[in-house]
Amino acid sequence: MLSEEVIDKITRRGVQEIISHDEFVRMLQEGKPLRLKMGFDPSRPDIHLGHVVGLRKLRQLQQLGHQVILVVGDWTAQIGDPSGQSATRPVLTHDEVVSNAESYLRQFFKVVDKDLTQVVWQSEWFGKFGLADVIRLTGKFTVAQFLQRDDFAKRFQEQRPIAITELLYPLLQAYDSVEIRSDVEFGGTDQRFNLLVGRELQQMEGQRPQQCFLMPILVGTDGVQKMSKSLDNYVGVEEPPNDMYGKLMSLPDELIVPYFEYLTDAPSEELATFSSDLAAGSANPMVMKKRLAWEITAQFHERSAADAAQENFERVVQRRALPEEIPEFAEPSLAPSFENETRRLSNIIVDAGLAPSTTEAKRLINQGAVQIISDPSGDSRTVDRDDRAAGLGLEHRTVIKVGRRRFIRLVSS
RNA sequence: GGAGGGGUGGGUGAGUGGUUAAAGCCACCAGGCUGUAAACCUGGCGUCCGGAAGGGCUUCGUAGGUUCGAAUCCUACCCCCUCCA
Repeated sequence: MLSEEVIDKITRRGVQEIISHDEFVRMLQEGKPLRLKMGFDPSRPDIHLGHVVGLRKLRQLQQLGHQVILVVGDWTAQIGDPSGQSATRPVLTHDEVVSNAESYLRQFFKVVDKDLTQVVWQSEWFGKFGLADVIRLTGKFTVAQFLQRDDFAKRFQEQRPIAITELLYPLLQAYDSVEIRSDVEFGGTDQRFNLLVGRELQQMEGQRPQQCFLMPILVGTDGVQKMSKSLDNYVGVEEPPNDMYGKLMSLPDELIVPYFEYLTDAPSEELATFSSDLAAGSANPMVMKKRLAWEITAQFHERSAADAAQENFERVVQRRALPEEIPEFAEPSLAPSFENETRRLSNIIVDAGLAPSTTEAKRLINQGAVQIISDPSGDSRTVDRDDRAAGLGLEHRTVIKVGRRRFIRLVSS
């Protein structure tokens, strides 16, 4: 018998809705290992913190002995998006699916326990699906049922196109649940309809209907829109520690508590304290955010790497000092044999990857964003003109700093 | 099948022969303030040459054409949308 506390943690925190909550709790109390279904669209192989909210849920349930079944949507991915409305759903070749799946799994298992996960491919069953099977499957549902789904209803009303194949997606996804005998399916709130179809289909097939676990949408680092790669407001699970830590430090204050809630194991009582302290102004949000950034970074990297990221942040961002490690760039004009007179600082900045074009590099120089730091002395000065290397006194081991945190160390060969 | 409307820079959206590398807004970048938060202030935001002043080149769905000069006019083509059937 699980304690109230455990149940509560699993069913409340980082959860939008469970259909149905009570049934789910009963299942948990039965003590038998549950089959937890998670689908994966191989056209989107990158996992960011927005996905991690749900993955952590899977992990928590694994710790209670339950089994994750990851369904690779290779079949649906190869159909693509028939409505053509979403550029995010291109038709994939088999090779692309395989390589995306590989990269997805690598990231997936950063959070989810590999030993308690079974990976299955849709093609295992849809590969031998025939027209008769399709008709049998579609015959179980009516258009009216599908019009319950918000976006279908809306488009129907507005007389915008709804492709027949679009109606098939929920059916295929539902059939997955039957095939793997899912007990609980996980998905974002936008998956609600699809998960419910799975429930119905299972019932028709004489199975115990799955519970639907709907995850909340995580707001991205911009504090406004949902986290997504295309909006560039995301933190990817494979990002280097410094980037991860840095991005988290740029979060708006309002997200500190939600991120603690969804993405860390900080106890609920502590969350309450955080909220009240922030509201009362008795805690420094920056200090709190540092802890958040550290804890999340430490989940995906070694603790020592999180420590290092924090030190790097304090050194580079807060004290505006040089980082410990500065990438080197072999600058040809520093070599004795160099003859091309026209090479200027802006060219170096571009070639070293600190700016995308020389025009941009010049802009940065003109705006006082570029500094050169002599090596042994550490003396720094702001560059005010796009001069040649010699004119600026650039030499072996000189550091060029662009903006707040882009650095390169010049070397002569 | 018929009628009409439209495709402009990352997004939105002005511009209907020269003063338009193309308004405004958003996003973004740099600087200031600061806690790499918010808010606010300043500058910038195609690209290449030039220390700069300045000067090239390329850009408004695609390809041609008219003109001293076109995002703006003409022709063809591609794509999107609305209404009728």
